[in-house]
Amino acid sequence: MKVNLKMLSESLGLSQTTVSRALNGYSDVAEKTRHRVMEAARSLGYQPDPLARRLATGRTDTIGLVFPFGATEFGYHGFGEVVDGLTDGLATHGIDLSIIPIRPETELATYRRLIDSRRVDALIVAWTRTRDARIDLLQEHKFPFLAYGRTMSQAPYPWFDFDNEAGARLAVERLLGFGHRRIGLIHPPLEFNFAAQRHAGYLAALRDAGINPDATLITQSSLSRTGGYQAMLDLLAGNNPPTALLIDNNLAGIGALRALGDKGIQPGRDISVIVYDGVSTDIPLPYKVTAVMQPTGTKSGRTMAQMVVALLGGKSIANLQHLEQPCIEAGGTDGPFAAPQAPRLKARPKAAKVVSERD
Amino acid sequence: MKVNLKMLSESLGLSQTTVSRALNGYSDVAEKTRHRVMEAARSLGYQPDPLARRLATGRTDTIGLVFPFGATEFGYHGFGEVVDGLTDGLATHGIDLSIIPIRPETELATYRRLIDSRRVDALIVAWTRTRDARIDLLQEHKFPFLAYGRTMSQAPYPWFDFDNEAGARLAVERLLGFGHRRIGLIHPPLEFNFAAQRHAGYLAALRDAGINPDATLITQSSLSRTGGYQAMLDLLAGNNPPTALLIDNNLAGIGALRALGDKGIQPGRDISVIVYDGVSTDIPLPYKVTAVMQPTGTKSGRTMAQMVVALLGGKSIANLQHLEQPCIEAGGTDGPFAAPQAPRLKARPKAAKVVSERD
DNA sequence: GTTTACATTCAAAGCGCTTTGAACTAGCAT
DNA sequence: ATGCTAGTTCAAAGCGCTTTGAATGTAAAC
Repeated sequence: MKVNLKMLSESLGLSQTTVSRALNGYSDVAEKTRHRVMEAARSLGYQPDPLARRLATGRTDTIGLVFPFGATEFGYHGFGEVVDGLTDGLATHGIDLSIIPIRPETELATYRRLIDSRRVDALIVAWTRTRDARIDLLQEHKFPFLAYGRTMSQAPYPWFDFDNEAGARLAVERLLGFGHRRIGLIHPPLEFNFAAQRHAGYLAALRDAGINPDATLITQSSLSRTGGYQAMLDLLAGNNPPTALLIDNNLAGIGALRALGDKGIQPGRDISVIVYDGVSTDIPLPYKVTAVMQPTGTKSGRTMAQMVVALLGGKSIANLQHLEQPCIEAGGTDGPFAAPQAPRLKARPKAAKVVSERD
Repeated sequence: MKVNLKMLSESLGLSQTTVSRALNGYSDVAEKTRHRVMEAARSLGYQPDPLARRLATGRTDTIGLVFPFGATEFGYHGFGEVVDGLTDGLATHGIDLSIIPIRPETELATYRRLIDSRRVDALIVAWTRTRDARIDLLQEHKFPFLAYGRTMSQAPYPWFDFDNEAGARLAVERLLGFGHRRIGLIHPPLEFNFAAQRHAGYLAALRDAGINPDATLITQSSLSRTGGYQAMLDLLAGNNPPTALLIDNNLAGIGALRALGDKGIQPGRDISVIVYDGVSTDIPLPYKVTAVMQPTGTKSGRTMAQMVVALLGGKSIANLQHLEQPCIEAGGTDGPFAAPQAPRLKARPKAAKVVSERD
């Protein structure tokens, strides 16, 4: 028989009030009493019923994360690690993380249901899009949430994000520094805000160097190995392929490198490649890939956990916007390009037209 | 202001009881009344508070699934699809699926917490192990659960599983039928019950054919591309490598095929390969892989959803054990082996020792 | 006209916890 | 003595729903 508060308090000869307050660390109960209560609770194996507590407090001590289980290739972006860090960070505050699987079609409906079902105290919105209906919805209903990534929306809200624009810049500037002029880009769909940011960084870096972006060097790929593979083939098929390349997603990167391998093109020798987030999680390659690196998922998850707790604690939005900086981790796949007109690639450098646009 | 049952009933001039019963489909409320109630509920936007309902009924209408987010490579086994099917199937019964992320170290503790926190009505235990402490724990506490996969445990419990032994047999018998005698196996750690089952099926099929299993042809791999890659290299490095191969996991299969590619060995020509679950989700290969196939994840998930509902409805365990049959989907990677003593592989067939053990 | 049965409706008692506002004590100053 | 304070404890009122058992009204049966 499960022991409840009533039984516990009766066995102690105390009121439910006192026992409850003792257990919850209120200061207005005598230290001696608290000890007795704690002791009794332990020996009777008392576990407060979370359902009852929730009804009484209105809090669920649960944070929700809506996740398209079937659709996404989850390995993407070390998202598992982020979840790990989140779980861990929240656990230290007695908060659970609950992942609510959805199919993409029902996404918004699920958010709506969550908002007025009081199932979770707050939500985490991952993979933000440039225009994100989910965030609009949450803001409209004043439902607490933390975005993992920003959007183009003006209205301020709490977010955790990486400086993707800076990351892409870093990569492109590095390639420029090696003398490359024809720098290609494989990017995820631009509806994903991180992709748009990196895309913008890429363009900005080129423009700052006085290079006019060449649309034939820029191609889109889904967030998958397959996508990257195909995108790479497409780029190589152009009649004036890039001498260097930034790939804005690690899964696509794996595919792209695979495509290069299949074509007998070796990164670091025949072409320069930088992959955002690196590709360390796959079958080891015979070379180390130069990567734009960010704090690990676990660390990010922990930070986000802190932020969520602060959010529930009523911290102001202005203090709940966290930007992490990326850095370059040099491998061997970029570097100076031995033969600018590489035999395989037949790169025919155009006269660079200087453009002075800046943002 | 959120409208609750009291406000709704007052606005209708009815008692809370009647309104509640009307909404919940009890037959003892007049059809006319029910209509009025429904109408009012809709127009006032009434949403019953799940927390209150839970406290009153003791049900949470939520099923839990504990998932090692960080540790596993999730793509494995189409698990995303299973979750999708589950979600979908449960949703039609008004039940939510909640995924509780853990790190492997805290697995059992999490189960314990879930058991006495009444957060979920039942749990789904995935990736069962031959001896599974989680199942022991749940049985001990009489907590409702459905296992996705069986264990070696005697005590009966509800499970959904595939006939892995039959699947492995099917594959091996097919390879035998093509004349192969040196059939290798790459299998996941045998603590996973499905791996143990497939391993057993492999051995049984060989024995039935009078072939004494050769330990040098059997190697273990983690559930990952990397693992499969390395395992394949190991097998090839042996001084009497297999002429045919069964790979018991699709991720490992991808890695293994990649290793073959890197070595210039072509499946279906230089070696015969069958991969459990196929490898269709990766970068397309220049050949179609012969696979042991099972019902799709979505379908399995839906079936499991049905089972869970039945479980909560009190259906007996004996009726909650579901076995799915696999089948072979022929690609081009197995087939008769043109050159039994393939130049590359230097297979030197031993005299087969007839063993008559059967189970 | 009384009974019986049936169809509806409802008041009230939970579910197990938190929280408010009051009450009771003891100690100390007035 | 009286009043005040600080330190503890508690009774009772929710939280918003479900469910039991009784009450009501109505029609059919006697």
